[in-house]
Amino acid sequence: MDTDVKIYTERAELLKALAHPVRLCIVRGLIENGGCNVSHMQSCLGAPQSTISQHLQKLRAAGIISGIRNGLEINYQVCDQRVVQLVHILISE
Amino acid sequence: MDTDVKIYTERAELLKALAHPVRLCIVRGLIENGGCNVSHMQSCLGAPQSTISQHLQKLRAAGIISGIRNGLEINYQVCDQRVVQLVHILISE
DNA sequence: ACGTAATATATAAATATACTGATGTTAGGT
DNA sequence: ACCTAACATCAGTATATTTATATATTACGT
Repeated sequence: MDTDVKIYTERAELLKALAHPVRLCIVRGLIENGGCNVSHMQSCLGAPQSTISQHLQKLRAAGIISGIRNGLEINYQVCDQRVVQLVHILISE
Repeated sequence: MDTDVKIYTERAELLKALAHPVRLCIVRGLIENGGCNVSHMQSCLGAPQSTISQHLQKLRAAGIISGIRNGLEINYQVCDQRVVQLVHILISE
């Protein structure tokens, strides 16, 4: 089927967006804490600001997270429930 | 924590192995049918044999599938139950 | 309006992935 | 032993990802 190809491509895109240690860590952190700003992630992950920001952009582009501006900060949270489920399966302890 | 980095890296590797339309299709097919050989995948997916074989190798390397030789054919099946769960969440209809 | 904090974007270099076509390997049939 | 089918691997090229550095944007305080 042709529609199937689209589905597999879409879902693969979603997985690709998650398939990086830093992004997985970010998403997991957001799920656990219910939200977090970039500066905090930065100090947790020990990566330069632009690197984090670029990962956040990928997650945003994939529709996994969304950010709400609060003054200078932007508060991110996970907005795709499938991803919440996926991460629970992946990281269960 | 340092062990966390390892976990995120490992899980990201697993996701990366799944994060390709052809591989996702292969895995889904294996779950649905309980197993399949390469020739069949080839005709289903319309990709050259070596391409399929290389995708299978990635899935094998990630511990997602394993193959049992049966004469000329090799019968593959999914051997990671987490992956079964992941695919169910991803493709539910 | 100016300075600064928080975040985003651009660009370029390094690295990893994917695909193709050709060649190897393994097992079965004659 | 030879041929062929099913699958694996190699080598090269094209494409995509990741990362770092530098620069831009946005919003707040003064």
